[in-house]
Amino acid sequence: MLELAAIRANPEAIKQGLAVKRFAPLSLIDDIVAADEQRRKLQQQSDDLLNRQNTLSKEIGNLYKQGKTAEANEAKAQTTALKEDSQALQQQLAESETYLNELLIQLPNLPHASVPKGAHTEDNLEEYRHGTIPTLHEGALPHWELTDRYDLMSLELGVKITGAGFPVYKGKGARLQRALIAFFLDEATRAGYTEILPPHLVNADSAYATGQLPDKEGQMYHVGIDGLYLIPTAEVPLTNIYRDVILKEEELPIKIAGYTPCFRREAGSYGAHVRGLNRVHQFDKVEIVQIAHPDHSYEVLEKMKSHVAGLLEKLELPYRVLRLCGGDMSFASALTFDFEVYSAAQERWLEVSSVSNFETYQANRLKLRFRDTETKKNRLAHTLNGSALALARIVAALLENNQTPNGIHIPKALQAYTGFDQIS
RNA sequence: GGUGAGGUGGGUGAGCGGCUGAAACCAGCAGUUUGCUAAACUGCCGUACUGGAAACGGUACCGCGGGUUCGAAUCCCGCCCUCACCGCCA
Repeated sequence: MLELAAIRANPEAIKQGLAVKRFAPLSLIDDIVAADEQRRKLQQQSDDLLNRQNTLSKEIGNLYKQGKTAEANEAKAQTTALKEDSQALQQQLAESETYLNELLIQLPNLPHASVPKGAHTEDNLEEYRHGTIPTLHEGALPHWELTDRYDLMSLELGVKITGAGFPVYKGKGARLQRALIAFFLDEATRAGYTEILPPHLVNADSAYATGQLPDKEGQMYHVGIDGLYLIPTAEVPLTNIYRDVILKEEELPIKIAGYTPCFRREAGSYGAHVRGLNRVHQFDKVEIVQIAHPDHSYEVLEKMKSHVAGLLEKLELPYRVLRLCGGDMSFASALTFDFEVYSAAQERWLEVSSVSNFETYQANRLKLRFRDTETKKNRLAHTLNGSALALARIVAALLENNQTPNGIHIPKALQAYTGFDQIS
């Protein structure tokens, strides 16, 4: 969440920033400022009473020690009223804190100054394109027909054993998944990331800390009996490794990467544009995460973008990079770039990666800090993450773009991992 | 799942009703000493909120939540977790 100190210091600046993100209830800022004042007032009163209680108790102890029992008992009588008052105040203080927190948690992150204004995907700014869009042969097929033709994947089988949106990969299709995962992890390792294999279920604390709760409650699968959530992205367990941690400044940046399946309920989205692998409830993804010094996080963001771009180039996929507009960005992000690959048979762009800088927004909830060597003070770190990459849609584009009448060509970089250069 | 032991600051570990936000040691930081290194010595060394320009104060926190008491790390209750052994099991 946003830092209270920043809101307190300049509420109008916060309002202006949030307006770019199309955040409507700007009066919430005024409510927060008022609630914060109220809270501090209550704390002062409460602290004051507690202080008097503590002092009195010490005096009573001393009186007993000196054998002045009568005086001690007299003093004791005073404590009753004091205690009642302070308990009432503490109750009010706790309520005030809860209320303030409820307000704060509703605020999205402030967008970076470079975020374009706008509400919809059309307002996203295209940064650049790379690669050439392939011309397919006559009778080229969309990937959902290719997967049938070469027996690579079945959604019907998924329906049988689980439900809609749970693909079952088969044969070379399954091997292709495994190859891509291994390729992406190896590339991340080569780029200096430490590989992590995290749990695929997380508790509510973790989901809150990275911002999935309460904002996206309905988008996660919930295991009610144990109070756990299936992860919608590896970002959640990976970033939460550093929840409640104070790092040394020289430990920054932290670079970790992990493969996990990702589970998304995606309630209510059906239709032609979500056919095949375009949007499924379970998909595989390798995620890269960095924890950076606030002064360098935007350089880190650029490096992460280059990493993702490098992967797409090695896979020989045409792609474009979008700078997301305020209305299209996620709740917790300050700046997000989306990578989209061109899926030649569908003749459309598919989002395969989202690279974001969250600045201190997640770190504030995570209580992820580092000790500033200069000032010796603890400061919130910046967190960043990016998909590198999301598999299902990469597979869709790979199959469609590389098809020939005789089979599907596997890009060179992947061949060592698949063990074959052609699906036929 | 059963039984037993235990959860204290970065680590080890003392404390078992007031003098304890917490001994001691180790690690870390700053100095003194020193030709350099080593050693020795001195001081500092948890987090958050809060008052204050600052100096310096206040409050809370000894797994979590309640309770007893004028006063709880210390006593009582509930929960969670860790370890050991048994059972079950990929």
